[in-house]
Amino acid sequence: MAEGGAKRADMVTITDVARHAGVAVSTVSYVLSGKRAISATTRQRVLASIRALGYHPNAGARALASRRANVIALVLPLRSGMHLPVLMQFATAVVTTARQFDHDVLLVTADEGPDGLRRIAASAMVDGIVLMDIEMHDPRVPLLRDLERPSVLIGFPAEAANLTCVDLDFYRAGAICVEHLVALGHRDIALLGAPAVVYERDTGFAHRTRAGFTETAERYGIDAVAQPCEESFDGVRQELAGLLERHPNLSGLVVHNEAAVAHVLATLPLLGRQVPHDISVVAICPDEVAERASPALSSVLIPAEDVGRQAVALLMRKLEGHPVPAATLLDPRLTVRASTAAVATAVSS
Amino acid sequence: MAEGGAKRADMVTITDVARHAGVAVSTVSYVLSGKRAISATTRQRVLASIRALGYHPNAGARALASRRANVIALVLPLRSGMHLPVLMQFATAVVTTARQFDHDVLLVTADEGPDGLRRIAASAMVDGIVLMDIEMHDPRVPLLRDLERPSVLIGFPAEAANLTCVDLDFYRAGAICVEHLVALGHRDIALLGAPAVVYERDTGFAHRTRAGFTETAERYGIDAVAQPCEESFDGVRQELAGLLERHPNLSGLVVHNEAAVAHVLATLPLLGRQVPHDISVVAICPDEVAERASPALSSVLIPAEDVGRQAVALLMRKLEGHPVPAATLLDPRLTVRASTAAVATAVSS
DNA sequence: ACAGGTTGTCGAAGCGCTTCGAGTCTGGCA
DNA sequence: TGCCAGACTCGAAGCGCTTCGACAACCTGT
Repeated sequence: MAEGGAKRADMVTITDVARHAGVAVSTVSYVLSGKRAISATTRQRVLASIRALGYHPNAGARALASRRANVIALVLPLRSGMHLPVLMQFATAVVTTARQFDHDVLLVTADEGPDGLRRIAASAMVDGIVLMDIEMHDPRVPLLRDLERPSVLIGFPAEAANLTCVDLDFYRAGAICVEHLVALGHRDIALLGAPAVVYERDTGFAHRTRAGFTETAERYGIDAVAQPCEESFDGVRQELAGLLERHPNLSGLVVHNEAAVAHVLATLPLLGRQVPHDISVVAICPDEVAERASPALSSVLIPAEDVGRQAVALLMRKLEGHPVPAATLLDPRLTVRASTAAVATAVSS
Repeated sequence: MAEGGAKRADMVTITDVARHAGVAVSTVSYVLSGKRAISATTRQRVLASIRALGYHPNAGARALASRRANVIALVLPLRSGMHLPVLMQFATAVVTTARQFDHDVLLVTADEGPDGLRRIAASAMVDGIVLMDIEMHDPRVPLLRDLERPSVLIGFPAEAANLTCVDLDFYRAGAICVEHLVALGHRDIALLGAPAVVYERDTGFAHRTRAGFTETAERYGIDAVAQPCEESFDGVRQELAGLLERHPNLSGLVVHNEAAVAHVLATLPLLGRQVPHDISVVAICPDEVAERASPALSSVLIPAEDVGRQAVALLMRKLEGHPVPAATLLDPRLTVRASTAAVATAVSS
């Protein structure tokens, strides 16, 4: 300070660098962007000047001239009832990956609603958008279509045409559950799914899980029944009672219905089945639900970090104008907890 | 689209607005900024044009010309041992408050280290910085001093000269807990703190709580032991068992470890201690956690939202060149719930 | 030795906005 | 009636950067 310079403080501009290195401003720019060939000697001289002066390009000017802000928006809903730790895992993965692509991340909450999104996009503050925690009929989704910015959704809305979505591979999730149970010796298993209405409303993930479950069971040649399940306590009790009556030897249960999970665990003992001694239960649900359940549930979880990384990688490809797959499915991982065990070999094999 | 216009897509510029309203570009600018008087009729006409065209000022251009990006950085460390939900509360409060001041929030993680901060600041991408989870000897702190951007810390480093810091007054929080227990007649108490690794990192708040706890206990001349505590169920059980063995008369427990709180409550009965009959427990944690616990915990709450809001408010005042207090300590409040009671007067006294 | 490429560098024209100095037009007052 | 102080508005000069066309200075091959 007190340098007596013309401009404020220590703001070093590209002009300063050019003067210091004895080249034109445009040459410095090309050294930085690599968009034109620059001789090795000049490049070195420029780079030396940049280091010597501690130059950092002005983000605003760069954004203005290049029409690229090198910033992406991360839209977090932050509704109550969200599972925050998982959200943070996503967020961290997104930031880290974005930095690898030389982008920064603007944090946007849903408080502002769709207008917030529109503002961010229209002001050219961000080049693209990553949306998290997508609902089936998410109000933000229609907006995305007429926004001028590319976007990637983490999760699948009901109507996903023209969108890029990343999520867990529910087919594999269903399959993995079966494989786990089969490995434990279970030969008579069932899938307790979403309420019937969800299947009727062609909602991809429920169907895929069921397909993965059914087809895998078929491949192993074991008895497997899939059935929808209401979320009320009574609904669950009825389904389960009926199920056990029709399949007395049932020893493995896959539950793909977060709301019903607790009821299932509460109901089974009432029906004379201890978990995991008499019947193994594996769920497809968020970690939190699985951990909080009693006994802790073996479950298939969402690989948060992978999802975040994938989402950003896809967005970057879109930003460069490349085509990307509309749907990216990530491999589920099974975490074994206390609710599954080898089949009891009480009598015969 | 397909308008055959000269510029790309639908980018509406201030020039378009000016033309549409039949005024000069500068007039539009003044309508928007209010920095010069504009007649009501002109203002209305301009605003109408803005709405009609769907104009949003280009953030880059604005930042370049005004030297203000209207963006602040939120620096989250995202280390292990942090309690994520509370972090998110901070983050949400920061974003929401920032928006009220017409600023956006850039999410910065510590992965990049000090260089990341320097880059963000030097590129004029952000006007100011909010740092969270400050350590006693935080490597980012010295950097802040010679950065040209104002900043506010959430937490206190060991050396806080020339800095603006906001936090719960953890020393008082620790002290208040002791005072509460003492008032109930307890003479043999313990502090169950954060995991050891947190203390090793010299994280300010953990130290301050411990100091408040220890020194206050000393002042009252009572037996007090402070010890770190892991967050796993088994970790908690071990610590507690050891603690009770070494201090059989222990009747008061202060828990400053959100993640362990539930485990503590679950473990004590297993060790033959009923809460609050045999042992009183007071926690330093968010209200939510305290209320959800069983029995409901007497607790000192972390006013996460207030802290976040305060931090941004202070930063905004600094941005406007106003002086602000160097240290803002938010007074802890003790809420008495079901987990503390007067000491059992079984024998003497 | 010269047309026709490369290669490396420069100058200048913006990107969309803010801001400052310089008007123009009122109306109040002498 | 003439003058001056607001009240409004305009035009132009950048902010720091990217990018495009131009232009030297070298190569090739013939």
